[in-house]
This record gives sequence, C-alpha cells and structure tokens, in this order.
Amino acid sequence: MSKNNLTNHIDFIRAIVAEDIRTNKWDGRVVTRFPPEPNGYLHIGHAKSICLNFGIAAENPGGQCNLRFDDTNPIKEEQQYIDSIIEDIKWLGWDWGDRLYFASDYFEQMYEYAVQLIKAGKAYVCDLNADEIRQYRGTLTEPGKDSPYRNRSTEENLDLFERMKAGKFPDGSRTLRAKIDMAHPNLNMRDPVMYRILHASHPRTGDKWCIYPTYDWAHGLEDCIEKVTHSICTLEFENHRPLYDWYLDALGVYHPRQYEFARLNMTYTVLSKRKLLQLVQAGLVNGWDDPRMPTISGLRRRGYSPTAIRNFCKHIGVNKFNSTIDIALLEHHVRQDLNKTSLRVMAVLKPLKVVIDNYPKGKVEQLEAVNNPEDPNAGTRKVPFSRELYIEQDDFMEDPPKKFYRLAPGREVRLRYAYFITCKDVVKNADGEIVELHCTYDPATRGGDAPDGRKVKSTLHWVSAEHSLKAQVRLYDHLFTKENPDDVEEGADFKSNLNPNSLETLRDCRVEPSLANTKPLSRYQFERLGYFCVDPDSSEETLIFNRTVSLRDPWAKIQRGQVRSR
RNA sequence: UGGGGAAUAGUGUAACGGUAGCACGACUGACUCUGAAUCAGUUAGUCCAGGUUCAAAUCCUGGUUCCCCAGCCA
Repeated sequence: MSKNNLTNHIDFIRAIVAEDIRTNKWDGRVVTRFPPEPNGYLHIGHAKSICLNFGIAAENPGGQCNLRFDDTNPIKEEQQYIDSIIEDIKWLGWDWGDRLYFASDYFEQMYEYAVQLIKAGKAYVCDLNADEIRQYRGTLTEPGKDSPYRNRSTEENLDLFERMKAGKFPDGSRTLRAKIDMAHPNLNMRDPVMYRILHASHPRTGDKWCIYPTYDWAHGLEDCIEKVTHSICTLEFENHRPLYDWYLDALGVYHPRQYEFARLNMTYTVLSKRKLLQLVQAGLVNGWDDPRMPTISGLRRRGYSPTAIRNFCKHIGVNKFNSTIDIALLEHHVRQDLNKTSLRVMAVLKPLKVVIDNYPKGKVEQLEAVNNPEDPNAGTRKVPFSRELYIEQDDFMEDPPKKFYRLAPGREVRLRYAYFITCKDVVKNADGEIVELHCTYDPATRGGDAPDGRKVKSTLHWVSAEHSLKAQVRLYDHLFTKENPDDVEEGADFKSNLNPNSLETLRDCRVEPSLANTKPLSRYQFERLGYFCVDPDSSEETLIFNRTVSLRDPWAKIQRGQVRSR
C-alpha cells in the first residue's frame, strides 16, 4: 500500500515497547529518559538517541520521556553544558514537561541504598588503590583474586563508609565495592566500584559530597527512582546490563529493562565528545557551535532546521550493529526541508560586473520575483534592475567548453525575472583577467519571457551594482578529508585528517537589497547556489551568511570530469 | 586465546518459512525563468559451507569476519 516502508515499519525497540503494551507488562506505562552527562555539547549522534527516546514516549498514549542529567562526575561536568543541552533539545522540538531531573538530586537516596547493600553483606569498603584494584581484577582470560578487604565485618564497613562520606579520607584511598565474583567472565562483575572519593565541587551540590557514585551503581537507581520502563542506551553498555540487573535485584526494587542500540557514525565526521572537545580546546574550530561541527549548536548555526535533523533521525533506523551513515543522507534531508521552506533571494558570491550598454543610464526598474516557488503563500517581492549589474564569475566563460550553457561572447541568456541579455564585449585588465562584460538587452523580454517564443539555454542570477548590499559569505566543506577520520598513518591521530579547506570566507559578495534587515539564523536559498543562513555575528554593517549546503550541482560534476579527462 | 554482541546492493534500512522491497548515492531521459525542485527509468544485495523443507535472508549445524569489555569515565 504505502510506497514508503517507513510508515509501517518499526524498529526492534519500538517492537518491544509495543509488545510490552500488548501484554500489559508495565501496566500500560511507557517511560523513557534521555540521560546526558553534562560534560560536552550534544551532537547529531545524541539527536538519534533523543529522537528515539522522546519519539517512543510521544507515540504512545500517556508516554513520558524524562530529561535527566547524569551528573555523577563533578570533575568533568559544567553548568554551561547543562544550559546548552537544555537549549538544544528544546530547539529540536522535544518537551519533557516538568520532568527535568538530575542524578545528583538522588545522591542521598543512593547513599541509603548503598548502606542497605552493606548490611546485606553485598558491598564492602576496599582500601586498595586504583593500581591495586586493576591488578586484582585479573585479565580477559584470567580470573581476578579477592581483595584482602573483602570480608570485613558489616560494622566496620558501615563505619568506614560513613567516614568516607564525612570526608575523613583522601581521594582515591578507599572505595565502596559490590561483592559479586572476582572470577566472573564479565569483568564488570568483578566487584565493581560503587563509590569513589572525590573532593571536588559539584555544579549542583557544591561541596556537600566528597563521595560520588559510579555510572553502573547510579544509573539503574536513577531509572528505578523515576519508574522508567525502557532504559535505552548504546551498544557499549551491553556488557553492563548484568550489573544493572544485579544491583536492582540485590536491592529488591523496581526494575526497568535496559535495551541497547548502535550509536550513529557518519562519514567525514567524528562523533565522540572526547574528540570534539579536543578540536575545541586546540582551537582547530571556533568553538562548540562552529558551523563545521556536528554538534546540534553547530548544525543550527550552519542553518540546519530541526525538521531536517528529525527527518534524518527517522530515516537512519535503529539497530544493533555498527554502521556508518553517508553524510550525503543528512545533506539530502536538509535540502529536502529547506527546499520547501526557505525564501529565495539572489546573491552573487564572486561578482563580475556587467554593463548593459543599451539600457538607459540612471533608469531603475522594480521587477517582480517569486519568494518561494514551492509555497505560493510566500508571495513575491520587487528586485531593482539597472544598467550596471553583477553576475557570478562562474557564469561566464570566454572560451566555453561543451555543455557550458551559461554566458559567453555572442551568446544570449536570461537574467532571472529580468531580461534576455547578449554578451558583446569582454574587458580585461593588464594581467589578462576578465573584469567587465558589455552586453545588450532585449526590452521585449522584460520579466524574463520572450514574446517571439525564442529560448535561451540558461538563466542567471544577478544583483544591481548600485542597489546590492555587500556581504561576507562563509563556505563550508567537510571537516575531514577522509570518510573515516580515524584512518590515519602510524603515530598520527584523527586531527591529521582535518580538511585545511573546510572554511572559505568570501568577503566581496553582493546580495539583493531585500536582505537589509534580516535577522540572525534566518534561512534563505540563494538561487542557483545553495541554502544560506544568517550568522549570529552578522550586523547591519557586515552581513554574514553561512552556507548550509549547496544545491545539487550537475555542472560542477561535469566540470570535474572535464578537468580529470584533460 | 575469557565473556558479550552482530553480519542483506556502494551506503543505510525492510522482508519474521512463500515474488528480496525502500531510501540515499551513481547513471540515463523528460520537464524547467534555479543545470534546483519535480517526473520516468537504469544500476547493484542475503558473509561462507553444509543440512531440514515443495519452498530458507528467515530454521538447524559448522566455519569466517567485524564490534564491545581489563576507568575509582559515561
């Protein structure tokens, strides 16, 4: 029936949720959560997880998705990250109602659960340091051995744990560990650490705590406290699920189920907070929101729409095996959305002056242009036309090769919404560079149609020299030169694959005057060029546009082919 | 070499014993006042080897390859 299989296909996690509803496993409840650690900015990979978790909640009656910060490691976490994460998820269009939670709000409760485990003989204070714990843990193929502190009395454990909390011991000197099995084939089960001593100030709890729960201990409890039903995380946590289950079973408390899916990988891109942080800290990009970054804030500044990102996430699927999405798919979705929604304007990136010799000096006409052919409601606007214009340098060739349809000596083309013009003369400077074209126009073609029905091979965009506005335009290319940035020479790292030409700034661009009062983050299509977005740094004195993505450009491909075959 | 996962066109993703489909990409062509969009078409796939069955991507057996785990990160 449906041509698009996406409309009736559900991924394996949604299938589980649907089955649980059918069998009434959770009394019909659907509660998910998105649990970022506030130690970096959100990126397109997080968007996949956000759309999954919030999407599942939204698709099911009464479904809820909590936004919960997993802030259990004060050393890496900062308020600025909390703020950006909230902003980004809102911008993507998701809503968590009043359910903004923090793991740190549960610290007291977690502590009491830990005491409960000690009393049950299932946790103990260990005096081994980090090195020693590693040595005692064994290896992938050899079992570990028990800590000498494993069999302390409950009283001693309670007392030591209490003193850990009270700040009596230095960082790293003791831990609280679960008493499981030092010979377990899953290393996560070899008496994992539940609490470590960290005399560090926390963005939210300040200096109240000097012991902090580890991820494995904390995460299940967070899910438990919030009565989550489906705890969705990425594949690398699959090995942790037995521990997630062990803690909740040992406590005998409400027990959500954890499901794992593959994280997003994308060509020409790194999606690891660690690597993105490196780029920011090394100054290799201009901050987390640099338009070349795959962060949500970077994509926003680049000109991506929430709709484009959500459509992309909908189409990439959810699975249990690693895959790398072609960045062309992301670009496809942004073109698809922007084609429908963005206003068209004319802008000339690399201006070439054109003088219409037979057009009266001083005359100005206001010609009508369509704002968005995909949306009749967008209306029309007036664009000024005069004797001196700019066209794109790339739209003229003195000695045109085959398949070049644009302007050339003696050739007639259309100026969009204006007139047919014919090139009569080429003016060059002392270096032989083309600096000006002299053309004639046909007054009968006003508006762009020839009454005699004659055709031209191409239509060019243009601006009036006198009326156009100066602008700066930033052209972006992939941040990395290799599909897989981690494919590096011995001894090098991903940064060696950075694309030195990922940003090209054009400072002598001209845009039509209707753009005079445009606002930051407004999105446009520059006709025949691509989609562009007003940069937040833009001002009335200096208009700045970021190229989101170019239009599909068959001519560019033909040209590359012609260059190659030379 | 312990344990846990996973393999379908170039890429991504469906088909849950019954015609291997869709999207992106690539390539044709039509249309076009954006070489865009739109429309029509072409291209190309079940990791391997056995087995069960009228029928296998799907079930069974045995291989192969890839990913994750030895943080007091998440």
